[in-house]
Amino acid sequence: MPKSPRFQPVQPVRAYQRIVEQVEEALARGELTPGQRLPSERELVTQFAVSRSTVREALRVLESNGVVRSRPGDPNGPEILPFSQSALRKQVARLARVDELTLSELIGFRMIMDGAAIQVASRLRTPEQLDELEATLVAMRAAIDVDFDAFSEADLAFHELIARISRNSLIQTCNEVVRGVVLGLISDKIAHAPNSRALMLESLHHHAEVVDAIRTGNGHAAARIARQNMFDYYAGYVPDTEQATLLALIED
Amino acid sequence: MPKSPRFQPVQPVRAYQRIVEQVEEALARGELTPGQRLPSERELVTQFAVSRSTVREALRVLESNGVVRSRPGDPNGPEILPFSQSALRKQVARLARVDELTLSELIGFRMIMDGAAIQVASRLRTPEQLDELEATLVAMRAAIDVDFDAFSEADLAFHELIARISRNSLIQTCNEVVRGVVLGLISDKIAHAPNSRALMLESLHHHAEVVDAIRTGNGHAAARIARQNMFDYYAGYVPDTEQATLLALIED
DNA sequence: GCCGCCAACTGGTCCGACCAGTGGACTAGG
DNA sequence: CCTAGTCCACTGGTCGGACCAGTTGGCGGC
Repeated sequence: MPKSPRFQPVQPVRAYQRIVEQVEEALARGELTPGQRLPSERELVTQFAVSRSTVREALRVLESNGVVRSRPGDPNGPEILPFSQSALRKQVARLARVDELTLSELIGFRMIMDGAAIQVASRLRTPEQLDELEATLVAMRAAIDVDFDAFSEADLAFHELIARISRNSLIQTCNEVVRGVVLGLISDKIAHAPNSRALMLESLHHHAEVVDAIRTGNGHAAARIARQNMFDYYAGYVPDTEQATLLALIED
Repeated sequence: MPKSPRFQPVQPVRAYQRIVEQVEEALARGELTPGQRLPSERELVTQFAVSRSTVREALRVLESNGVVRSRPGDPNGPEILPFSQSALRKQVARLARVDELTLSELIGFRMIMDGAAIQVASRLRTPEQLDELEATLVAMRAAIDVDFDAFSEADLAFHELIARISRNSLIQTCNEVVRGVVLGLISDKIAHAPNSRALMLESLHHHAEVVDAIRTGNGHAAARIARQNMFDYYAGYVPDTEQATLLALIED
């Protein structure tokens, strides 16, 4: 039976889109690498044989996607940027903002991702990396005496290290993105909580437990502790009705 | 100790960015909802008191972010779109294209996400949802006799159902996005594999095992089977050196 | 040799114009 | 009265030219 040809719905392709595609393809083929410069807008006008408005619309799209950055007056032209999470984060943030995403979903996601990363890390970690983990604990302890932002940063370093040990940068990226969105939603409440310092100390304690479990190679326990930790840390901000779903993630 | 004020690096804000922000804020406040229309470009020119070029650059950014869609000649103006994964997928795809992301990382991510979703689903599923899962298995079996695309679609329906049962749309979105990227990378190879049909049958068998484990409420086993299934399905396309990392995800 | 000025760019914004296409109103026909 | 066809006001897409503020690198004065 010959397959009937699947016709694609034809939609007019705008000129600026073609420019965007050409640039992205050049990037995909490696002809453009981060740090390189694009020709100036007026030069692109002649190369693409379109008007400057069209070139600029294409550049705006590339810019909003985090591909390039234009600076006024820069004689070198727009710069090709290395990949950044910012665009990805923006998309997830919008997902959360449209309320298609609840806080409990975000936290549940982090419980899963972080737990899995810790489980893998406890298997793959080298002795040196274990030392690094211990060092981040010390840094977290010191940061508590500064302020919440400092602690938050130290906590981020811990999770980044975990993700790096687990050798999966996608986990790392997703964790950071979701973490950023969650903090954007409730960091104010946490920072101004009356027992802010106590919360940080408790969080530190949990992190130390996780490192202990990683040291003994008990990935299962480490993951469980990590999930429990995250639940305790955020549960107060999650409606009771949704807490049950999160609790389902801890038991195993 | 008074906190020293943290000055933000001041950077010029472009006019079109202000427009984008205003629209996104209106969206966040619920003043704009999907399906509604924006005023026409020329009307926006007067409302924002900028030139049409500026308005258009803002619209291009919004359009590339999947927020609105402009159609030539439409007297109703640009349309506010419901959220779509396409923009999110584009970002992840770019992440993969820049080769910051290897196939094994993508697959490892899916093993984690899908395993976790199945584990939660086995705890939260209702009898009706179990019936639905059985139904998707039947659909998958039927799709095998059509072609790989049909099977792929049925498989997608299965994972969508799992994610829905697990009550976390972020898992669902991430799964679909990453799944789409992975398929974009190797679907050709799979579809044209000589033993394509055998692969599909084996995959179906694994899915049935997962459903069995879900029926008995053994979430742990279900997750393990699911991860093993995904590993078997994709391992052939992953370099040997990276397979070890993936295997670490299966054992527990 | 160093330092400060200047001119040739850059990108950001504005204006006015033309085109092909859309869709609603309006009209001719039933 | 309702339907079907026409038409036109208006849409977005693209173009070209213009001005401005800012950056940069080289040139000239010290």
